[in-house]
Amino acid sequence: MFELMGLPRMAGRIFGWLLISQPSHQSSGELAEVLQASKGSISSMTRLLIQIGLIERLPLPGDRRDFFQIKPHAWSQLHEQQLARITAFRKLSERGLDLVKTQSPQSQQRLREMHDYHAFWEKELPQVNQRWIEHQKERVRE
Amino acid sequence: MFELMGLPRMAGRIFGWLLISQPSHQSSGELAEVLQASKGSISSMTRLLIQIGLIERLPLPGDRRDFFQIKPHAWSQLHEQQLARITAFRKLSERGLDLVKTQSPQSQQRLREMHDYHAFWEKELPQVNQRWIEHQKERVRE
DNA sequence: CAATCAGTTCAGTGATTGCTGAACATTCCA
DNA sequence: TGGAATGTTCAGCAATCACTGAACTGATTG
Repeated sequence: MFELMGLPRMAGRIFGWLLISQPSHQSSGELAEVLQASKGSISSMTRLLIQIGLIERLPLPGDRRDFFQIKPHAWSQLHEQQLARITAFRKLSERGLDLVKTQSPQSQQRLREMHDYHAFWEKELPQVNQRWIEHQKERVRE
Repeated sequence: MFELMGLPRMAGRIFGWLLISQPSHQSSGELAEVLQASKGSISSMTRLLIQIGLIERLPLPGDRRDFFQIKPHAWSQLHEQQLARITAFRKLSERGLDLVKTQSPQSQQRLREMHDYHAFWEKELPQVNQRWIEHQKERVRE
């Protein structure tokens, strides 16, 4: 599934293990062993996962090793990325509209729709995220 | 930007041209020439874009050539795909939860959050899409 | 200080991908 | 029926990518 999202398989394997491992934090060494992967792979993939916002590094006092664990609210994080992409599309369509602004409104229509759609989502996405946060608060109270 | 979405660059180039070309429908030959690409490329990439739902084939009576044009509401289409991915994640987390159901609730928590988040979006996404459709209707009336 | 351990970097590999160009298939018209 | 025009399929190439393993860095401990 991570590959479908355009991420390396190894990133998915690490994330998958961290979803179910006990304890929830695991060292590079443990990851390398259980996943049968090289230290190099673990190093670069954990870096990637941290950058995306799905996991976090967890230094334990008195232990020289780095531990990794799934970041709470990792999933909201993922959709932040998506917001960035939507914004990029909105801006791209604006650049396009600017270039064809002298042409007939009819020929602008395709870009117009692209623009409006992304502008719409740019507004909606944070609201849905907000709703998720509240939805989650309720769950905790139960 | 298409490459960022995990699609081949050529698909993006075709889509980009169809966003601004006049007329809005273009034949394979025209696409191949303006984009300086091989007929084979055009053939496979238009097939891909049709499959994704971003463009459509437009047979003109009396013309042996196939024409392609951007599908109206192409963008909603894209987010249908995303809904499928969300559903897949929701199901995957359910499979996971089933496997660890005998363990402590605490150790299930990571999967639980993954599940709830995707179940939430699975419900929200169609609603937002509905709102987009209505939002668009208003625009037309103006 | 040396020795050890954890982690990073990077050259090298095998596999995959995107694209071309040529061969092939199909449709239409003379 | 031939032949021209249009589109598809596929072998092959170049570029890219994911991953390994080894060399390296840097921190900690005896």
